[in-house]
Order: sequence, then structure tokens, then C-alpha cells
Amino acid sequence: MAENKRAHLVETALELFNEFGFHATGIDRVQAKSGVSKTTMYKYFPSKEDLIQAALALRHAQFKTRITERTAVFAQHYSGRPEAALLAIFDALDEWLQSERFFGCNFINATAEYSDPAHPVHQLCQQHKQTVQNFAETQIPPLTNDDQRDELAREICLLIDGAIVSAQAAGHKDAARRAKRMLERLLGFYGLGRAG
Amino acid sequence: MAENKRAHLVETALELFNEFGFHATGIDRVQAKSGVSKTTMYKYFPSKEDLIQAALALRHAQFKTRITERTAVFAQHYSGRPEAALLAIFDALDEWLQSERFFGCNFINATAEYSDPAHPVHQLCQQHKQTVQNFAETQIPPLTNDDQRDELAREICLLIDGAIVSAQAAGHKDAARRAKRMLERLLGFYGLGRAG
DNA sequence: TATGGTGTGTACAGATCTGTACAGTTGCGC
DNA sequence: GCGCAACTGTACAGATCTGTACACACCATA
Repeated sequence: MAENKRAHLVETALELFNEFGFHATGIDRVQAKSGVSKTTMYKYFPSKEDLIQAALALRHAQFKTRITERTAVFAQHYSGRPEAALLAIFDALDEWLQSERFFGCNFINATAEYSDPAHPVHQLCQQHKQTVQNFAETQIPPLTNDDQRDELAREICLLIDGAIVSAQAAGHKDAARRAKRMLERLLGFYGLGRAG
Repeated sequence: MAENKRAHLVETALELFNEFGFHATGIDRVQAKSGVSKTTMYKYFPSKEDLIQAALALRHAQFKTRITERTAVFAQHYSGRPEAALLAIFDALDEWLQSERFFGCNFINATAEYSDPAHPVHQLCQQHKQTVQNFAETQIPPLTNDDQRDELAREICLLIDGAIVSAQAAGHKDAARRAKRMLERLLGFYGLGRAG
């Protein structure tokens, strides 16, 4: 039961933090929704800060698993094309943006509340974004120039973040599909895609 | 003095909200930093919610003025090119992202804390993003197809939001220049730019 | 049956937050 | 000097938030 309670607390906290934000979500609310007693809660997480970091760590793990799996699945739709996985990233993104309880990226939201770059939460966000960039880079087929790989990965991240924010703040639920079209056009300049 | 105090309160609140977030910034802190008495403060803003909305309204006005002015200035660097104003938008954006006290877009940050689309603050954010899109659209030179204008404007907004978040969350201070390069490449597909 | 690990329930300390009350002060037109 | 509006300073009510204290319950194992 031990790890069970702990895990359930983190999952509950993550949901609430994602929907209502970090400062607006009280410890009492996490406790009430989880059904776990306050004593047990403070045994596993001596402070709210600990709970926040655990929630973001869980989100990071969930993300890595999901993006890897879904990208692999969607990549099959473009079988044979070297840029298959890159396009599939945006199909996976589309799936997420269209989902029922989409409240934006936890990490983007977190940087909004913790602007100080020295703050642990802010640093978790930077690490997450770096992981996304690394993942994108691994999905890029071999290019003649290594600097181009880095640049293209950053462009993909920019498109991802732009799509997330367009969906969240402007309500453009089709933002991932737009970003994907933009990527397809940009790939030509890297010698990839229909033109490459 | 009347409007003076009120304006000073809103400016102070905007700074604090931008750096620390809405929930994390207490009324007392705004009061202390502004130097205005609490009584006067509550005379102008009967609730914190009123102050938040006034701060966002100020930010929106500041933004419109600044983006219009700076875009016009930077557009001169591309004199003669029909896409001059579009590129200039990203020069203006670059200027902002590089600035000392850059804490992201107030409106993106606000949607992170107010996820409910029915919430007045969330709606102010949507309105702001729509204004940005409208501004982008006015800067697009005549195209053969009207649907293309709308689509290009949305792509520009996606690039803007992506650059803002890349700078804020990932720490990529050169994000606006990257977005500008991406735009230049994309413009070719609309019959604009060096290829058009 | 004794023990120890895990969990419950609840009360509460102490800080902080929003918003109010109220007496006093300043500055300005008349 | 008087009246009046705007403003100050401060105390405080009431709610909420984080974190602690403490007595008790459940349950597996020796």
C-alpha cells in the first residue's frame, strides 16, 4: 500500500496543479481529492514544494513514455519517408491538444508562476524542454551538417510550443496540424520531405 | 492627482503580476510597492480581480502601441520588400525577448493560472491573441487568396508564441531570430519573400 | 498476544491574504 | 478661514493556507 498512496497523491496533485495552477491549488484540496490523510501526505511530502517537484517529475516521465510510443505509432502512416517520425511528433501533439482535459503544458505553466531561473521548478522546466529537444533531434534522419540537426530540433521545439500556446490561449485547437504543415514546408530547406 | 494614483497602482500591479504571477502577488505587496494607501487602492479597485483586469488592459494598450511603432521602425530596414512589415514584427519581438526584465507574455502567463475559458481573465487573453492576429493580418501584403491571409496570420502568431515560450521556458534568447528565419522560408509558399 | 509500520481524523498554531472601518491629514477652491 | 474631496495610517475581521501534534485504528508477522 505504501507506494500506492504516494503515487496516488502525486497523480492527484498533478491533475489539480495542471488545471488550477500551483499557487491556486491548496494542500488541503489535494488532500481532500486524494482521500489520503494529511499526516500520510506530509510523511511522503514534507512540503508543498516537494509535492510540486514530484508532480512535475511524474509529468516528465509520462510525457517521455507517451511521446515515444505515439510517435512510433503515427510514424507508420508515413512508412518509407525519412522524415516520418518528425511528422508523427505533430500527430501525437494533435492528439494531446484535442484531448478533453487539455490545460496546456505543465512546464510552460510552471515557468509562468516561477519566473526566477534559479528556482528549482524553473530549472525542471528547462530540463524538460531540453529533453524534448533531444528527442526531436533523435528523430531527425541523418543530415550532411551536424549544426543543421541542432537548428532543426530547435525549430521543431518552437513549433511545438507555439502550437501548445495557440491551442491553450487563443483556442486554436487545430494548431498542431498547422505546425505540422509548417514543418513539412521547412523540411525542404534541410533537404528533407517531398522536395528533398 | 486622482488619475495619477490610479495609473501608478495599475503600473505597479502589472510589474508584480508579470514577474511573480497573479495568485502569488498579494494585494499588500502592490500596496507597499506603490506607496499608495490601502484605502485609496480599494477605492479605485474594489477587488483584486478588478486590479488584475486593469493591469491586463494596460498591458494590452502598451503592446498595441509598442508593436505598431517598433514594427514601423524596423520595416524601414527592408524598404521596398513587400514582406518588410512581417519581418519587422520579429525584430520588434527580438527586442522584447532580449530586454532585461522579460518574464514572458502576460496573457500566456494568465491563461496558465486561469484555465477556465469562461473566466474573464481567460477571455481577455483570447481577445489579446485575436488582436495580435488581426495586426499580423494587416501587415500582410495583398495575396491572391483571402483564406491564405488568414492562414498566414495564424502561422505568424504560432511563431510568435513559440518564440516567446522558447525564450521564457527553454532560455533560448535567440528564439525571435529563429522564428524570423522560419517565417522567411515559409513566405515563399505564399509567393512572398526572396523566392516570391 | 505483543510489536511495529502504516494510516486515519481532527484540532490547532501561526502566517498570510482579501477586504473593511475609522479617525486623522493634506491640499485647494471659495 | 471653511468646506470638501482625496488621501493616509493602522487596526482588525474573517477566511484560507502551510505545516504540526496527538490520540487512535488496522494489520501482518513473530
